[in-house]
Amino acid sequence: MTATEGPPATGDEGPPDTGAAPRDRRDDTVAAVVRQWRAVHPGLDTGPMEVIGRINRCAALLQQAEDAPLRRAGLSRAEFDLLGALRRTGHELTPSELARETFSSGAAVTKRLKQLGERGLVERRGDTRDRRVAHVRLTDAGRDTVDGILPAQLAYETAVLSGLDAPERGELAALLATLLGQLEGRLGALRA
Amino acid sequence: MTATEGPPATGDEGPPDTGAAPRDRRDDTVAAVVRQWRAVHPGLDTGPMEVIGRINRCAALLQQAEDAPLRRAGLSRAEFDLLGALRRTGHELTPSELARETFSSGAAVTKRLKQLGERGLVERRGDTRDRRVAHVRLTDAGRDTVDGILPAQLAYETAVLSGLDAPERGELAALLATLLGQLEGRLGALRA
DNA sequence: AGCAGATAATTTACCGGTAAAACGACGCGC
DNA sequence: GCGCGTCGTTTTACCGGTAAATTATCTGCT
Repeated sequence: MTATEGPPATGDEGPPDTGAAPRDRRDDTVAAVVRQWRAVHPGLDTGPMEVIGRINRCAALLQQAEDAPLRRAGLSRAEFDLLGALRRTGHELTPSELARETFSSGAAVTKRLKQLGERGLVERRGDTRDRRVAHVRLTDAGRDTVDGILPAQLAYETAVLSGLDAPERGELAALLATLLGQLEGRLGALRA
Repeated sequence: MTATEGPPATGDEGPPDTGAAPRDRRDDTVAAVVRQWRAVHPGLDTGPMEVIGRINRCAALLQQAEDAPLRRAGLSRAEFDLLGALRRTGHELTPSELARETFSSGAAVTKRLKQLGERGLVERRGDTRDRRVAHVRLTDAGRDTVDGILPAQLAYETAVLSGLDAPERGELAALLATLLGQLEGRLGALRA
């Protein structure tokens, strides 16, 4: 993923001239970017950037972190998403359903299914009533793969969130839930 | 971006048999997914999923939303990131610096610079001392483009966050800042 | 029955990103 | 001052995603 408004500036290059504020400890890269914008455009309301920039940056870092355990198992995130959808729903899904579940296009699902099928992780059968639709299910190997990865994945996630204590995590989850509720409603409405 | 653990299940398909809980109002898609996982793997600690899944999903939706105003101006998010980095630092940057600022690979920066150069938004000059390095700066047109887009972008962001009141936004920003600080420290350490 | 339009899945063409190699240029040690 | 390791940038080959066109099938209408 790309980071909309998040850059690093590792901090130890130190060009002393530019309008770069000292960047004292305990502050993240997004804060530094926001400072830069404010210096250039003093009238700007940078409030939203502090939230959105951080969400994007966190997502980028988290995804990067989570890719490590997956690549060990020879899966991409997208492939794991697909297998995970099948695993957690517990039943067969059609390609279109998989596309909705994984928020991706039908074409992408088709490609991934082909690969996963060749690797023996999923199987497909045609619908008897409607010959347009296919039903996809996990093979035993596919199920075992997901179940094998999942604990490691969750352990990784726990470790990566360890910087927050339990109440903080809860608060964060709650705030994100309300935001997400709004976004899904709002954008879902736009889409419909 | 792909959504690691976030799927929708629009809710109104209603296969009554599956272990799909009723999904009462006021709850987001991530909550539904977490419920599915818990039903299949009752022993699982789904705490981290509630945070990470929502961050990923929010990021995906926010980025999708923010792309709209950019495409009006004929820019991709990555291109805008690049121009933005030049604009907010206020001075020339080398391709490697741009890569760091935008969290992307040097190769990607090279490609984007070529395109943006052809469109007259950036200019390059070679370093006089070290003929390996190039210095990239915004043209007047490039600066105007960024300054023209930015207000609309921020307005969009404000609108999109309007579901949260000011104190909530502040709290969210603060929590994300601590998390981000941890992540950047931790992963930066792993990288080094 | 038979056709018009919708729908599920796939195919095609292309675009942007990355990893790895290539290229040119620097600078240090001897 | 000559070579060797390194660095900044670009090039190459390829991979995965999407949008739009395509194929096959179903549904409803008359």
